[in-house]
Amino acid sequence: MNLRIHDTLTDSLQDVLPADGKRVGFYCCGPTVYAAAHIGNFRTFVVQDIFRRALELSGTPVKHVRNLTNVDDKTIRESQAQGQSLQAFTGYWTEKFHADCEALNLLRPQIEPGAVEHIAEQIALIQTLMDKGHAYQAGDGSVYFRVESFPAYGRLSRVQERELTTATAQSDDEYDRDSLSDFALWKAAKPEDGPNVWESPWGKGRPGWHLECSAMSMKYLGPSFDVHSGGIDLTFPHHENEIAQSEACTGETFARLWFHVVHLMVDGHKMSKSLGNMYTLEDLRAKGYRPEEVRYALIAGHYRKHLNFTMASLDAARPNLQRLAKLEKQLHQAAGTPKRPPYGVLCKTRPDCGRFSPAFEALLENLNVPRALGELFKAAGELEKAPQSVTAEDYTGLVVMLEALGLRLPEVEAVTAPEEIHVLARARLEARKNKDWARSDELRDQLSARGWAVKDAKDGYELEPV
RNA sequence: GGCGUGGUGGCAGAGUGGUCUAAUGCGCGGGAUUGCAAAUCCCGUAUUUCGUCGGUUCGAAUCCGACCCACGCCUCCA
Repeated sequence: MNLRIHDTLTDSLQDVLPADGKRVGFYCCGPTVYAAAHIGNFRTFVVQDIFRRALELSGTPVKHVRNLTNVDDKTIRESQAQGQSLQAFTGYWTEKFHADCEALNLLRPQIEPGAVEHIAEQIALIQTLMDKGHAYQAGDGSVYFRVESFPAYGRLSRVQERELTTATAQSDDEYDRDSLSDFALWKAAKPEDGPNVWESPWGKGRPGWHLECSAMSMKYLGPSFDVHSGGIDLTFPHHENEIAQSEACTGETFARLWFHVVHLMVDGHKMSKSLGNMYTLEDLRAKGYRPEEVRYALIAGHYRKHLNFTMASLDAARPNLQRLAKLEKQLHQAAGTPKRPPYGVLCKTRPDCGRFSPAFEALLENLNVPRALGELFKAAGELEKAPQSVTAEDYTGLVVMLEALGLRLPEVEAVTAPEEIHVLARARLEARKNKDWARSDELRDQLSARGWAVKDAKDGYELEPV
C-alpha cells in the first residue's frame, strides 16, 4: 500500500511515488530565522515530518530539503535594530530553531540550505529569466517577474480573478512595477539595508523572497521533483510565484505534487500578537509541558483541517503518552524483550505491524493521524485485555507506529529519589506498619511538598516525581 | 466586498449513502483495590442523535437547496 496525499495542484488524492524509482525528493519551505518559531510553524513541520516518516517506513527513501530564510526584510530589519550582523543574528535564531526541532523529535532534513549562502544561484536564475524575457528591471532598480509572460500563472491557487480584484484595490503605487501582479526577483539596495547588499548585474541589492526556494529546491532536487510542501498561507502568492519563475526558467514541471498544512488555531482563534496566543515551545515548557506532549497535541487533528490548540488538548497528551509507554514496556516483555529495532532498520525491513496494521494504513491514507491514533488505541485496548495473545508482530507494530508518529515516550521506570526522600518514605512505611495513620499522612504531605508522590506497594513503596 | 473551509457527546476528534443505536482519546460517574489515597483494573457515559429547515433516496451525519453560526484567506504570516 502506498502513501497517498491530497495534492493541491489537482485537488485530488495522489500516490506519492519517486519519479526516479528510488527516492522521493521532498522540499519544505522552512522558517524565517528572525524570532522563535511558534507552535503554528511547528504544526506544519511536524506534519511534514510524519509525511517523511510514513514514506520511509513504508520503504520509500526520502531526500528531504528544508530551507532557512536568513535574508529578507524581517531578518535585515531586526538584525539592524539590534546592532548585530545579519549572520550572527540569524545564526542565533537558527540554533534556537534546531534545538526546538530536536526537542520535538523532528527528523533533520538531509539538506538545510540557507538563502544567503545561495545568492549566486539566485542571480543565475534571474539572468535566465531576463534572457528569456520573463523579467525586467524597473525604474526603481529592482527586477520583477512579468506574470503576464507566464500564462499558467494561478494554476495552483486558482487565483487569477482574485488577484485582479486585489490588484486594482491597491491603487497605491509604492512599487514601480508594470503590473501589480508582478513580483520582485531582485530588490534594489535601500539605505536601511545597511551592509546587507550583494553585487549583481542589476546593481546592488538582494534577492526577493520567493526566489530562494526555486533556486535551492532545483539545485538539490533537480528542475523537476516529487513533492513540495508548506503552510496553507504559502499557496498564494509564494508557491504560485515559485512555480512561475521556476517553470519559466526551465520549461519543465517544477514540483509534481504539492500539499499544504492548514493553520493551527488557539482557543478558537488564529494566533496573533494582540490575542497573546502565539505560543512558542519555550512558552509551553515554562508552563510545565514537555515537548513530546506538545508534539502529541499538534498531531491530534487532521492536517487539512483547522486544529484547535488549547491547554486542555495539551493536558490530554500526558496520560495518553504514559499509557503508550506502559504498553510498550508490556509488549516488549511479552514479545520476549527483543532489542527494539531502530528507525533505520524498520525502514529497510518494512515489518508486519500485527494488530497495529490498521493504524499504519490510516497514516498512509492522506496522513490521517487522528484515525491512526484511534486505531492505535483500539489495538492497545485489545492487547491490554489479552496480554497472553501478544505476538512479536504486535510489538514491532507498536514500535513502527511510535516511530511513524515520532512519539517519544516518558520513562516508565521510577526515577531514583535522593536519600533524604527515602528517609521520609521509610519513616512513613514504618508508621503504616504501626497503623499510625495520622503520622503516615503527615509524612505523605511532607513528601508531596518536596515534589515526590508516594505510591504504596505490597511491602514497600514507590516514589515518583510530581 | 471577493474566495474558501467547517458546524458530530462536557472537551478534542474520526466517520463522507446501508455493518453509525456514530471510532478513539481526555474528562466525568460508578465499582474493585486501599487505613484513606495515589497508581492500576472493570463497567457506564451522544433522549433513533450528527447547526436549523426542507428535498433526493428503499435507506443520509454522509448527496442537493435555503437559512443561521463560526473560522480562515484575499498584505513577503507555517
